[in-house]
Amino acid sequence: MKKQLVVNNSLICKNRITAIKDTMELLSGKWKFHIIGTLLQGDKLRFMDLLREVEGIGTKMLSKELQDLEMNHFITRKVLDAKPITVEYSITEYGKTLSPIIDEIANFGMNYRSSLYGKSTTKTE
Amino acid sequence: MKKQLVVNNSLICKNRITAIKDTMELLSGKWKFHIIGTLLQGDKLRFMDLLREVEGIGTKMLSKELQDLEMNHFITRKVLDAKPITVEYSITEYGKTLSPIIDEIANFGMNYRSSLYGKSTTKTE
DNA sequence: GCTATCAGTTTCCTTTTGGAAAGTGCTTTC
DNA sequence: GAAAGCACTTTCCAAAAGGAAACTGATAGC
Repeated sequence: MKKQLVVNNSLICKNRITAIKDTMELLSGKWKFHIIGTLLQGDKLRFMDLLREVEGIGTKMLSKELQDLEMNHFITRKVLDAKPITVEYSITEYGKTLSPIIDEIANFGMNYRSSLYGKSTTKTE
Repeated sequence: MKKQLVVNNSLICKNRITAIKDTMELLSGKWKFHIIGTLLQGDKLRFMDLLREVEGIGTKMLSKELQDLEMNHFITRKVLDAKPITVEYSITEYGKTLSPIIDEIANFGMNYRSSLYGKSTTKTE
């Protein structure tokens, strides 16, 4: 009477699980989705813009996360030859392939909110 | 000459960013997507099944993460009155609303893999 | 009685994450 | 020449995340 579960032995499943693991390794941490979400909306943002937009983040984290995202080719960093030094960050074409994920995460979060606060879809706070 | 960026001041944007933050707070950590992905495929899994399927996780983490996911109503825990104690974990209907996110994460991860290894979509290893 | 299995919990430890604050280097403005 | 702004980096520190191994407690099989 040995009940043997053969749950995830098919290749498709293993692939899926591995794929999830891979993606999450690239996008782990408290801020990455947050930053990418902001950059997907804001086209070109400067360091100080991001510091203001990504609520709660500090310079160290922002700098570190931006480097990380640049290394993985999700964003680009462009130094402008301007009066006070100016750096523009923007999403790459490749980075834009993350938008389906971000969209679904945002969708879920919005439904979550409205289910908490009694279905009302009011936008007035 | 004060250039004032009005990037993310619209309410829709703020909502999106908040939604992303909310979702990620529920699903942060190294293992949650992994576990949910596995449970979405495997219907009913026991503790030891999950320990085997979620490669690399230990008992402490698995136990902690399962409690966490149960608290947020993504999964259910059912103790069966069996010979050696048996506990069944499964995704709730609510938990299934995460599958669009998981699907997109898995999609991205699979494209990522195939772009790394020269476009071949072979499934043989 | 001894061992094995399931489902954890507990302890101890290391690593990672994250934040606050100060400092750097350059330039513009007063 | 002093102060301010941008884009960081560095230092120092606290908290959280995560892992290995041992332990608990129940029952079933030998």
